[in-house]
Amino acid sequence: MSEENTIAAEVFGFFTEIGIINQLSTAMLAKSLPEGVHPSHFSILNHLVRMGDGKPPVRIASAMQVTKNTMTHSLKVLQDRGYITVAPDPNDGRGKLVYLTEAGRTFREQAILNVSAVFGHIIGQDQLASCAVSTMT
Amino acid sequence: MSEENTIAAEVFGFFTEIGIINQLSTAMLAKSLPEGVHPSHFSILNHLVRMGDGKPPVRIASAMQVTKNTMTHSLKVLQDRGYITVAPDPNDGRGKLVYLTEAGRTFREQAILNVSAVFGHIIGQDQLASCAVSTMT
DNA sequence: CTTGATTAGTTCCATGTCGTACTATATAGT
DNA sequence: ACTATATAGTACGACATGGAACTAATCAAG
Repeated sequence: MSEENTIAAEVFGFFTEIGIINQLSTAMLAKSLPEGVHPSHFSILNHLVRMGDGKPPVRIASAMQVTKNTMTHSLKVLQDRGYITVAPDPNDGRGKLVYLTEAGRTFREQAILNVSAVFGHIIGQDQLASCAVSTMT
Repeated sequence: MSEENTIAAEVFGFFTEIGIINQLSTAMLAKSLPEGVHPSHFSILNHLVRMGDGKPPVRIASAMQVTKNTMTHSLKVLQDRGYITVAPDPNDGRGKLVYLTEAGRTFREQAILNVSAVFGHIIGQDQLASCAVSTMT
C-alpha cells in the first residue's frame, strides 16, 4: 500500500515538474507577444499553419483541447485583428471554415522569431542558472 | 540564419509538447477534484505540505509563479473551505501567515490518491512502476 | 525623529476559459 | 417523408488570473 503511494507520488511529482516548465515557457512566450495577443491565440495560429487551414472551429477546438465556447471567443479576437477569416462551410449549413490571412502568417513567423530571441538571450547568457534556481525556491 | 531558425523551431516544438502534456495531465487532475476546487487551489495546498506552512502569501505567490492578486483570491477560497487558516504576522504588521488545517492535509492526500487512481486507470500499473523507476534514476 | 522609498495585501476592471442552455442544421430509424 | 438524435455554433453567467491603483506598515537616509 505504501509502495503504491510512493509510486503515485513519483508520477505526481513528474507532472508537477512538467507544469513548472510549462509555466515558465508560457510566461516567456506571453512576454514576447504584443499587447492583446494571448498565448492561446498564438497557439491557434500556429496550429493552423502546421496542420493547414480551412478547418471548422470545432475541429480546431478539439485539437487544442478547449471547448467550443472558448474557440468562438478566440476566433473572434483573431478575426478582429485580421489574422484569420471565417467563412460558412458550403457543404454543411451548420459549419464554418477558418482560413489564415497573409497578416496572420507573417505575425506568427515574427512571433516565433521574437520568442526564439528570448530563448537565445537566456541560454546565451548565464541566466540559465538563475532560471534553475528560481524553480527550486 | 536558416540554421538558427531550425534550432528555434526545435526548441519551440519541444515546449509545445511540454504544453500538451501539461494540458492533459492538468485536465485529469481537474476532473478528479471535487466541485469548486481548481487545480491551482490544490497546487497551493500541495506546496504548503511540501515546503512547510506558516509562510506569508507573497512568498507563496512567487513560488507558484502567480501574482499577489491571484493569491489573495485563491487563499480566500481555501479559507472558506476550511483547508487553511490565515493569521497576521506577529513580526510584521503588514504581513499574514498561512497555516494548513487538518482538513486541508487530509484533502490533499485524498486528492493525490484520486488522481493517481485515474493515472493507473489510463496507463496501467506496470507502466506506472516503470515510470517511477525511470524518474528515480 | 522625519521623510522618502519599499513591501504586503487588497480592490477594481479586463480577459480567457468553462458549464449550461439554446438555435439551426444534418443524420438515422421507422 | 417524419420523427428522434446528434452535431456546429452561439449567448449568458461563473470563475481564475493579470495589470494598475490604492492603503498600511516597514525600512533607509538624513
